[in-house]
Amino acid sequence: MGTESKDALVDESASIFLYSHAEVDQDLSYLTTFEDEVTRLQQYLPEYKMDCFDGTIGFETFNSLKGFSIESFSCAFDYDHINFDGDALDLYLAQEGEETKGNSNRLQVTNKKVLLGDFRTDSACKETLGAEPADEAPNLSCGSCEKTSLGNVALKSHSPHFQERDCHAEISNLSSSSETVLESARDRDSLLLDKMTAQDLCQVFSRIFGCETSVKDKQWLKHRIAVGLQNRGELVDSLNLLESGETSKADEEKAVVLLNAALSGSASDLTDTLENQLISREKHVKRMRLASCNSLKSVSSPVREVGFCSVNKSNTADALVTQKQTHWPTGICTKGLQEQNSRYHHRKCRASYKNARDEFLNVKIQKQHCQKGIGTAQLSCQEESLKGSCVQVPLDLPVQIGESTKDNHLVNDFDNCKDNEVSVSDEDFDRETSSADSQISEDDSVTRRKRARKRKQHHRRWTPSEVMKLIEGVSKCGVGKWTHIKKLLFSSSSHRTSVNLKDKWRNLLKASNNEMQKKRKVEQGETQLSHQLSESIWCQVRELAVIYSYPRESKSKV
DNA sequence: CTTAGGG
DNA sequence: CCCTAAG
Repeated sequence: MGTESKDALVDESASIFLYSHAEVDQDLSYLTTFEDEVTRLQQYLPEYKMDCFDGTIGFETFNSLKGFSIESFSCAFDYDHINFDGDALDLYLAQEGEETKGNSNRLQVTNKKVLLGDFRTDSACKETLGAEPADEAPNLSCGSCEKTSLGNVALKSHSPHFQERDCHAEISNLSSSSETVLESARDRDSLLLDKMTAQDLCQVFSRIFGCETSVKDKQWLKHRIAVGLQNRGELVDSLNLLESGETSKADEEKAVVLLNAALSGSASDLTDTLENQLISREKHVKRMRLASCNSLKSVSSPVREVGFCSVNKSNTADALVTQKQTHWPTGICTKGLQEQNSRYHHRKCRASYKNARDEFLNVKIQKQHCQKGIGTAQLSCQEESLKGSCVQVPLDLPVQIGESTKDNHLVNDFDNCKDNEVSVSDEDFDRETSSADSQISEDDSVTRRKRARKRKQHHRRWTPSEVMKLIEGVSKCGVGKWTHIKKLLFSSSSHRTSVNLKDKWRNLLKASNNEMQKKRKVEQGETQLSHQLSESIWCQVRELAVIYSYPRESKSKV
């Protein structure tokens, strides 16, 4: 794997960030904002529908064998499990004039960094990337600290070799991004920061991120800082004020001084300082910025966004949540965000908004929009849902797209919108009827509810990859630890509950037994009975069944 | 809430 | 997949 993969990596992902997994594990600061993540990743895989949902980001992938499926991940841990169809990738890269060298059968996504190559494990990754074994892969660790809370993240040193590339990568990311609102903001910041010397930038950098950097590259620093600042809406605005002012030397210096002074304080002081000292500008600019941020973020729900952060146990998550709260001062959104369990989170949000009747109506209206528009179903669904408040409902949308084998995205989206519409509206209706209109008999309510549920949860076929994940989960956590498995491997699939996992495992056991008997019976006959799952899977199931004898059923057979 | 187990 | 009982 050594040199060949390395070469491939260097060549193919020259404009892509590299990141060591060890760092990812320790430092959750990579949990950046969703729009960043999605936008960035989307660039590399434009042909994949990409979205974030339920606290995760997912890709809709197409595989000639599997059809459409959602590959998703919720944290660095899961990144390793993202598989992409090699052919599709090769094709894409070929279109981009890239040589894949046959190594792109696997795409690994880590911390906004897409690696092409055949990397499977952390160690393999490090090894492939040629990191010094004694070191924590210093030249792989690049940036991303800017999104974290102040102070507690150490920025590692960077090899000059990668700095340049990284810088270009980030900048190209910016320029080619489809989302222009934040990008233009960054550009403006860049202009300001451009006026600063490398030394200044270093200083500012260390102030912002609480760690020194050995990087002297102005571009790199500039961008890092700009992105870091961008995360603080207020500050960015302030910076914009600076930038928009006269560009005399004096002003530039003043800006630097102010910036430095400001950055030496706490985050809030920072904002205050800048706000107080900077030349004030029309406030509507700020509002417009916020408004446009809102519309931008409608691509990815803020709920998801923060949920993403909260998936992992981390201080930075809290920090990010706090940070987001300033942008999204919605109690509903932030209420359950500190929950690590995404399921809890989900439910809490649900419960919260259920209490607000207005929001229910809101949802209802949104969903009607979904139903009406075909081409724009998905879009309107997501956008509308964010106008009033952070309603959780749309989170399910992209998830449900996943396991379908239909070929048409729009149809999928539309169907899902409809599905949601039905379920939500019914729930809504239930509530209204049961609480407000007490005359309706309980029977009616019950039947209605039942009917709603029936329509809501149509059968979802388990994909082979899901089965494999389940097996992996069982082998890791053991039988009966369904919630653990759910959290670990199915956190992104909101439609697979722990109960579902349990049921599926039960079915797998049955199936494996059947498979075994069939095999014993006819050794020479139809060996290929439309195996959805390969023999190895059944072997694994049996092994695990032996290890963790499942209640009763497995005891009798195995 | 989570799990086991029956339907 | 749903439901329920038991912890």
